[in-house]
Amino acid sequence: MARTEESNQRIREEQKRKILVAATKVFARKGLAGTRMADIAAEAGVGYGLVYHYFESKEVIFRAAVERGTGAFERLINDAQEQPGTPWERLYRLSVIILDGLRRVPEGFLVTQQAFVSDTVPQDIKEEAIRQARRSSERLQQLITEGQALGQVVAGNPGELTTLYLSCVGGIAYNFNYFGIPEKDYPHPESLLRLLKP
Amino acid sequence: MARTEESNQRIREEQKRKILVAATKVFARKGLAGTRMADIAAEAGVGYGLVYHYFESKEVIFRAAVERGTGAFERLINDAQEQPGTPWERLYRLSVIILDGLRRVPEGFLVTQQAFVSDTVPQDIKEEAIRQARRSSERLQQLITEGQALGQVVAGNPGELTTLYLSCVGGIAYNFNYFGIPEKDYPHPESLLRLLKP
Amino acid sequence: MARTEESNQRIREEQKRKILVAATKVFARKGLAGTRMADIAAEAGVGYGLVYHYFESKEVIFRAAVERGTGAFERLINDAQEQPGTPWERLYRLSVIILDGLRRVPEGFLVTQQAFVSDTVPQDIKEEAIRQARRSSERLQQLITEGQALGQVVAGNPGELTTLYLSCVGGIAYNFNYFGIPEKDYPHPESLLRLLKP
Amino acid sequence: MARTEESNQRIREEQKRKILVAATKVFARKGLAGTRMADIAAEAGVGYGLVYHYFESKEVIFRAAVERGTGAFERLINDAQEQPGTPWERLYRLSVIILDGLRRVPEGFLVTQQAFVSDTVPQDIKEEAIRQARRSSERLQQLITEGQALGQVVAGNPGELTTLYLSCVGGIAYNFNYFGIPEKDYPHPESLLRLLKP
DNA sequence: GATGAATGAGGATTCATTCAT
DNA sequence: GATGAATGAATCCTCATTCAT
Repeated sequence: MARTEESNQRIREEQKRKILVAATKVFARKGLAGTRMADIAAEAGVGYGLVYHYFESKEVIFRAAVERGTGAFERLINDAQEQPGTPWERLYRLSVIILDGLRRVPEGFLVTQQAFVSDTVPQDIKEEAIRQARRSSERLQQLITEGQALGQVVAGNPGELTTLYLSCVGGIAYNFNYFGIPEKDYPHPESLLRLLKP
Repeated sequence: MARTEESNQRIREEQKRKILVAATKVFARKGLAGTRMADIAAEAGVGYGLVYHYFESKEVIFRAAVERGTGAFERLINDAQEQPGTPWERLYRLSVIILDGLRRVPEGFLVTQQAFVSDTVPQDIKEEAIRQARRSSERLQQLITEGQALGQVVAGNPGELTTLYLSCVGGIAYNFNYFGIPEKDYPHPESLLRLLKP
Repeated sequence: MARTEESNQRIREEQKRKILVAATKVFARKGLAGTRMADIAAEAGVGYGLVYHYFESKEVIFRAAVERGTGAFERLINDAQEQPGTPWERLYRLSVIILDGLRRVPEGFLVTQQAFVSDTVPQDIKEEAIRQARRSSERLQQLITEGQALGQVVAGNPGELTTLYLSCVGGIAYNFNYFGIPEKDYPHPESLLRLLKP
Repeated sequence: MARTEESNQRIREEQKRKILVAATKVFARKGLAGTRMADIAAEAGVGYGLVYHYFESKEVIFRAAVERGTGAFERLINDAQEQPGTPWERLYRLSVIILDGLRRVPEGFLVTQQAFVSDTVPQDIKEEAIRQARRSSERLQQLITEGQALGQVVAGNPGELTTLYLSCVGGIAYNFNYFGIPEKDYPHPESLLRLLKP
């Protein structure tokens, strides 16, 4: 019995995850308003009734997907922050990881964009996403400020630099997913970091 | 017998424009799927029936809005291309104009983003928008290549540089519209152009 | 002034008639529910606002069109009734006139059909049309009864014969208007009257 | 794991049929333009959303209803054609069956009429209905021609006779459904066949 | 008289969500 | 757990009708 319980538990979690991943993909492509529950179910390969076993509503899935997306990004920046090495070294490694991550599994990032892009998204989801984004932004700004202190990062308003860096990163994810820009033109960390080089 | 021949014509054009402008604003904030015809009508200050007097369907207005948006951006880049001055001077002026334009009237640009962001958007609208984007991209790349030939622009894959520049510009528009980033952190042309500086 | 008044009067009547004729045509083809005021205006070659100068509503035009249609048919049968000659002679002449009339100007008859065919039509219009139809039917039945008394018409339930005759006539109008049955197969009075021949 | 495989299949077919039958009834009374989806749903005793579960649009249901209607009529005539017996015997039996069928379940026939009566009906539905009507007409004409060859049917243009017979049949259905003609006046096969008697 | 811009009620259609199996 | 039939709120869109010119 215990084992059945446990395996049930495992199935539950697996299914929930499967649906969330599927939902993330679909939301990334169609946005909240443009996604139908049936789309998610189809992408997950289950009947659409099942989705309601695991999530109360479309909104709830969206919220979960966005949180997963922003959370992952936030963790990335936090990690960089805590790594050993000079600020520039950490910025470099961060850039490598972000550029690579956005290329390989962009869905998480893109869902977050969808959360911002449309006023259809419930205010609280938006706010939570913005809060997380701000936290990331502040961490990055710290890193940049530290770099400036050591002369490793170009002087100037660190808020502007942070904005510029994050805009660029976001824009890259965006452009590579929505246009068919060729792989060979995918930016290198060095190119991106030119924004910050003294 | 009292028609109003010419005045009718004028009314038609004025109203059509008014509705299109209103629609552009709403689409920019909510996307195609998230926008209700009633939103557009309310924004334009007319009954929603009138919207159908001037546009056959929501899709048709969206198409028109996107075309206006991409068209304006394309014209901007073409203009820069044809200006007198060294490539760098032209890149500089372009950057000033774009950054300023995106700050003051971002709607046109944002609608275009909406066209890319969601698969809800009919394929042909998307394709036309992509075509226009590519044309802009190519023009910019020419400018960059010219700059490289004169040593005014950093060496390296011009495709990558173009992508980087446009990503950054797009990301800026995005970030400033969807986050409440303070004015003081709005990037200056010089900061943006650091991406291209030798 | 008097002359202007008068000519105005004439114009009014002419226009009203023009619109009614146009409406009859359109109603005959599309029915009440399927006809748009704009269709009528277009058929009449006027702006759709003008239709409201002459008729209060779509329903009112329809009512007028139906009344004209049924009235014409009723008059036909009444006339036949009052003609000189034996019942059979009158039936013959009636058949000639009806068959010819339905072929040449079927609209009046068809609008009436439309009035019956759809429950969308306001009850009172329907009832008035039915009343007129019944009056025609009774007149015809009298003629048939008279004919039977003289042995000119086949014996049997005169109600059935009347029904049969009118069904056939209606069916003919219907078939010739909605199918493209060739002219050469258009029934002759003799063929129709076989229903009544002793 | 508990699906309901087969029972689902059964439900689907049953419901689809139920809705189609209901739709046929309503269309027969109100025509395509005059029928609201809500009417059909109410007649079928289901929520109107369900109608869309089974049919894509109002037009699609109408098409299905018309096809069923014309199909039934066509089958009737084909059957008569293939029966044993002299042409006249077959014409007689056909008349009995048709007159009886039209009285008992007129809806199928009436929907078809609706398809012809209004230009609101999509061209292709109309054309298919006309094609089927022509096929029926040709079969009947064969029967009549055979009858003429044996002297069982009155001489004369068989096309005209066919038209006359079918007009009459159609007219009867029409009159008995749209007027309140008393049962006692419903035509007998013998009366109808007088059109064809030598 | 005549026109067509403007409005909004009504009806078609979509799709989130519930629920029986 | 899983499925998909069933429901109806929300939205798109049509078109009768009003009204300024």
